[in-house]
Amino acid sequence: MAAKTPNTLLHGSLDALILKTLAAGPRHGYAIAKYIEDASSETVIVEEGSLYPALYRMERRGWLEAEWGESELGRRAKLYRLTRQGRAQLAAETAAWLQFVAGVSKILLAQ
Amino acid sequence: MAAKTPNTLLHGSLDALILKTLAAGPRHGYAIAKYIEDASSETVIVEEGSLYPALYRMERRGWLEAEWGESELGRRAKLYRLTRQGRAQLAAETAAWLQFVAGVSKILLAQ
DNA sequence: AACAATACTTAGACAGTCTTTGTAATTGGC
DNA sequence: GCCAATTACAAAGACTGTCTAAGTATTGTT
Repeated sequence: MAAKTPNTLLHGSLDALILKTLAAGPRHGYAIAKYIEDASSETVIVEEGSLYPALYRMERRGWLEAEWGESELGRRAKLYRLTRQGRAQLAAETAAWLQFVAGVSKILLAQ
Repeated sequence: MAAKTPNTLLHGSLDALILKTLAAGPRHGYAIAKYIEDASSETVIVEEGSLYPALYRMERRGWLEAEWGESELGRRAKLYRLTRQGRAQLAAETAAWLQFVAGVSKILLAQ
């Protein structure tokens, strides 16, 4: 509902963002996307066509577990929770992300 | 020669890195890759299969211009230079990158 | 009644990186 | 003198992951 930028930058960062969002407690998909958009000041927009495939992928890899429940508004919603593996993955991806950003910064911000 | 990480994070950042590298003056492809690896302390590795397609793409888009010349070692090499459009693109991509990183940081570094 | 928002699903398009293989000349080590 | 590594480019095809688009269904708002 906000960004027009073809967010090719998101590639590879989305998983970490989802994992981090779930580190605070279980949430359903829609809420995860809203949280990321909100918390990033609408800088990072998560399209549904990116979000759900990402959730399935991560569940398949054992980083998340899902179960049907209810949203805050009382609607049917699939709640995702972080597994122990997911927590480890979050740590690894955060470290990799920070390192990568540091490396790119050295170049882009030079001079 | 260094990274084992399947750098999916590079997606979308490579163009900016190349543009920035060329902002300091013309260089040939191989030297661009080496510079990026060096200057990022081997954090960012640019595979040849990513580098050359990126250069062709950017040339096609008018951000770069190429001409055959010689490398520092006296070998045949294709020298790339930034166009005016390329300079504008660098500014735009750098701004977008900084904004994106700020947004992701707000989430990943929270608490 | 119509529309926006909530919530999920899936197919297919698309973009960009990586793997692999190839060419060719030069340099360095043993 | 020979073989491996380095320099330098090229290109096909695989792969991954995001986006577009369309659909289902319910609830809240005007």
